[in-house]
Amino acid sequence: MNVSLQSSKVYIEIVKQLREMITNNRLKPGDRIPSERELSERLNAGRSSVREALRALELLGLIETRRGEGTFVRDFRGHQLVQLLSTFILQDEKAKQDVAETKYFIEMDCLRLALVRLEENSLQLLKDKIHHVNFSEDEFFYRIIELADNHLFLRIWIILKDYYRSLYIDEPQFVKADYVHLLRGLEEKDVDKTVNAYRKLRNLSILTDTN
Amino acid sequence: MNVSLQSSKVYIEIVKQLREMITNNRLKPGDRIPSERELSERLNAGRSSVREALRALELLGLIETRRGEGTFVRDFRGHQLVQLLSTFILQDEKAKQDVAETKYFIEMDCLRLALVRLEENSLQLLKDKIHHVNFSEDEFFYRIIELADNHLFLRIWIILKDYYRSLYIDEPQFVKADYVHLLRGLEEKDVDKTVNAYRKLRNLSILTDTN
DNA sequence: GAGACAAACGTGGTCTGACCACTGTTATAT
DNA sequence: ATATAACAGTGGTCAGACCACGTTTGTCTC
Repeated sequence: MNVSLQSSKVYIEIVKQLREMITNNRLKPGDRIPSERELSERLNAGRSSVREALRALELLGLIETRRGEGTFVRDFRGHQLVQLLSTFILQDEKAKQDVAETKYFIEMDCLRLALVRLEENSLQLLKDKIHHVNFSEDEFFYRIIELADNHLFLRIWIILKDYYRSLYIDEPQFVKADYVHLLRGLEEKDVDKTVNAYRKLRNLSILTDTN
Repeated sequence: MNVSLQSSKVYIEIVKQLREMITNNRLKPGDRIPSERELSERLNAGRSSVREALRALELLGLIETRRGEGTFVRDFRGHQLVQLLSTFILQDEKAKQDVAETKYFIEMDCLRLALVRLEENSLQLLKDKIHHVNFSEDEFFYRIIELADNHLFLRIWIILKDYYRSLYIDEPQFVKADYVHLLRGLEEKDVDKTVNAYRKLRNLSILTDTN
């Protein structure tokens, strides 16, 4: 912390240290964080710097402070994500378009990722899905995004999906053949085939890749 | 501020005051905020409290501070998302990886979009950028994302960029040749060339597309 | 007068020490 | 055993002191 090479600000370093501390010690919401004075000593920093870091995290809602008691990790599983996004999404027509576009691209990204990280049995599961009577497009892609194994993409996608559904009420028709092609592409680990199948499936023309 | 009736914390009050100050004075991104010492006087608060507020806003990405110069309002489009993302960022190492990966993919998506929506003069602007002495990777890609003309991507990217910067302190080295290739790909509207140039630029191996 | 250099000033960055208010624990008196 | 008082620990806040850095100003030189 006190090291000279340190170009970054101290409070930023402390934020990082705290993050590590929370993960390494498996601290869960409700658990207590060392006191400001103790952190100050342990991290070789002034208490004011520690406080700057803590206040920032507090404003972010990551920790909670109770005078006389201490500082605690907060329960941040609150899924009020959609609400917040909604504040700026429902603007103009262009925004709706962006939602769809972004969703498509992320799905495509995840297909590419899934292509690399795919395993045998998971493919079978997808096959079962499309042959099932109660096929759900969202469930299908949810599984794809999961296979991509990128939590951030998953979160973003879920939000986008909800908006997408609220913006475009018309249920997309299920063309089984398109999905079959998609799965075949995945099975053969053929990027082009997979991506093209996806485009066909979504009726995408502008987002052409095959120049 | 110092009044007893004030149950809320001082730094929270300062945050509110600052928000009012920014809106009332119509402060725009790039505009300067009074110095810490002046705020301390004007708001009847200690400088440390003022700093706690400022640091918190800084971590949120709402303001920017430059030592020796001052504190400035920042472009805070979509800052609400920061809060959300941050909640889960602090979890595991995998999350960091996801941030990087997501950022890369979105940049690649926007390259694909820019490829379609590109115009003459904007390409020239990019060329100027990479030949400029003060080249900034972030600025370059910001422009790319803008060209993609998808506001949602832009918002997400800005947040990811900030986190990326805070997670990976090591500045990426600027290999001009890679950027030249990238621009050439854009110029020729060649998707594969562009994408491959980007991969080279980022040293991406896992995200292989060219099966 | 124009330009180069140096000093002064203003700014954020950090630390220390001092209080205060509040909470929980411990020791004490009843 | 219970109620009360003292204590220790914690966050909340402030004031003052440096430092590092950038800008401005002023002076000197040519």
